[in-house]
Amino acid sequence: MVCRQGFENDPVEIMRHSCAHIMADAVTKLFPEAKPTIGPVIEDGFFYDFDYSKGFTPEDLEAIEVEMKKIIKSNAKFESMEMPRDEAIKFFKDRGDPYKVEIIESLPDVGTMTLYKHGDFTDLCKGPHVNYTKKIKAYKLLSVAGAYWRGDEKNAMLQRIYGTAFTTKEELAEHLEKLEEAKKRDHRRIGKDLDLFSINEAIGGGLALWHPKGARMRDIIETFWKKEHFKAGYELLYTPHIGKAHLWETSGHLGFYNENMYAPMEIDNMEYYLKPMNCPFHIMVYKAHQHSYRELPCRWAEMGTVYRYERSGVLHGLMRVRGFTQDDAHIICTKEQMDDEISRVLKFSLNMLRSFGFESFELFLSTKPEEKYVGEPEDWKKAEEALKRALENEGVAYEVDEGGGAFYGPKIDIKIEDAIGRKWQCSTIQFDFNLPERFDLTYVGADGSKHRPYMVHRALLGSLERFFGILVEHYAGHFPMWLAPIQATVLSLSEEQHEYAQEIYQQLKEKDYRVTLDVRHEKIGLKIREAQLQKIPFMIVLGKKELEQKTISLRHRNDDLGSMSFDDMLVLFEKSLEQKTFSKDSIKQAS
RNA sequence: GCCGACCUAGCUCAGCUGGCAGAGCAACUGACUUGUAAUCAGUAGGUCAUCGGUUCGAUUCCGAUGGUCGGCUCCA
Repeated sequence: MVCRQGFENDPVEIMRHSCAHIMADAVTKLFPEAKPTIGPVIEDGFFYDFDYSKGFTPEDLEAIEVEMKKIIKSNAKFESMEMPRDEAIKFFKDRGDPYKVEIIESLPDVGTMTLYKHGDFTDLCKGPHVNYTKKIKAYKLLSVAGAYWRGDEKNAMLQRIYGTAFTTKEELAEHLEKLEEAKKRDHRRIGKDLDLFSINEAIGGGLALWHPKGARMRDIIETFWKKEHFKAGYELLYTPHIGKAHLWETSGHLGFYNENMYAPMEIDNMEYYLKPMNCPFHIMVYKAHQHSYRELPCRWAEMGTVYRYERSGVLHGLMRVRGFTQDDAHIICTKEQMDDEISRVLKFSLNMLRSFGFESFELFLSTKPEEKYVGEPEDWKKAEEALKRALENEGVAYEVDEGGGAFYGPKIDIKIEDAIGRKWQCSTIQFDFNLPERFDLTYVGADGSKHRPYMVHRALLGSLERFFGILVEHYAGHFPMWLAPIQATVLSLSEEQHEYAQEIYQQLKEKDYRVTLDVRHEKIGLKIREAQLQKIPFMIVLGKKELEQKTISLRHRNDDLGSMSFDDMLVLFEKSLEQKTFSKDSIKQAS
């Protein structure tokens, strides 16, 4: 078994790893043709890959679980043993385990190999393990999936069984509940329930339709985004969706991004491509005239809709689509301005994300690849230092991904953590040493000669579609008032209050609240239930009493706030609008 | 794209080994004038994803195609 590095000290991971061995034991007992390959520990569990052409069914998983139970009950001892390399190869060859042989052969020859044995099952593994199988108290097999041998699609497709294990039954139950919770929050489910968006196969996979309520939310997001960008010194651009082949040749996309681009269309004997990125267009705006150093920096932003060919199997709701809108921007600046610009953009990114209710982040700095890169190493170094300084000035923790940058420049990526602890990559701030060169971007410096500007490419929300999906899952559809497509609904008890309800509704409309009116001849319980299911933050209930006293009765999600004056309600609304974040607890309660 | 599972009414799902297609909710119609999560009754709604095969007969069995879902690879 190839082990994950660095888990040697974590008792839970050791236990999960042992559980993977027990599973492999059970599988090979029940399905002798299945050849074990590798089975590492992963976040929240483990998997083990088998070469087994028939594939495992859900019933097989149950049978494997039962067999595992027997093995655990037998309380076999985990024992390690050293074996000379040749002998180990022979051992696995004799057993008919070609994958283990391949693993050993791919490992550096240090003379001996470590094997672990429990009962009559022996596996290549450097350990460590729990001492007895009975130490495994709470486990569950979750799913089967195909996976390529060594993660390479040119290799054979193996059968991967995912499982999880915890120290106690309670922890396992909690984890399974969390998986259920994630299912409940699925933006595809909520998107349908709340009528926010759809993806229609008649149109095509990965091409989203924004329904009125989803579109309203998108408009709120875009409007806020634009306002913040103007405040931060950006200008807006609008650029076309297609461009000539020559443009994409110059940018290099036809060379290195071709497989993600849609086939060209021919117009007047000229090939045009649908844009997979906005950069060349922004560059052409720059090249529309000459620039003095006095005009820099240019900060140009665009909600740019791009189209990328994604393989059918990877499409996923709004999270992974074929047509999406990037909240893109390009900063073109002088060497001297670079430091300040990077600091500003990082600060701006974090604030933007905070505005949408995200409070914890993971930041990554990716540096120059060893071999494939463009530009001068010296420029790379300066850029990396600028990124690093910005991160340090911001006082945020970050990880360095040495050599993980794109070939055209180093970058900072920001991941956000959602209400149930999942991480999503949104913002990316990337230097580009490639395009300014390819398009020969220049500015005239104080010395009267031409200089090459720096270019930084950045997206904060990433893709609007994806970010919207993340918001849906983060809030589980219980959007804070400023984002909610419908903020309040006016509910009448009987026909007597229709006029009054109409009046309240109109007044709120005039104050720009997003409000609906429900004067159907239905019971109040039904109206409340429907508003509740639509996750409308406020319900304004009007009956005989309210009409007589000229008050309203307010319900906020699950809480009956009692009766109050219209003006008091407005104060409450104002306060609610300011609250752009939900504390984690209130989100959990809400869902 | 690859591996596997799935596709039945607008939605969620029943339909055992082949014999005229079902429920709940939603929709529509009518009655009920209603106080904080579902009032009652009735009506309508389906080429069982598509195409082909096996069969006296296919929603059911087999094959192909399309799509969805879970993964892999990739990624905003």
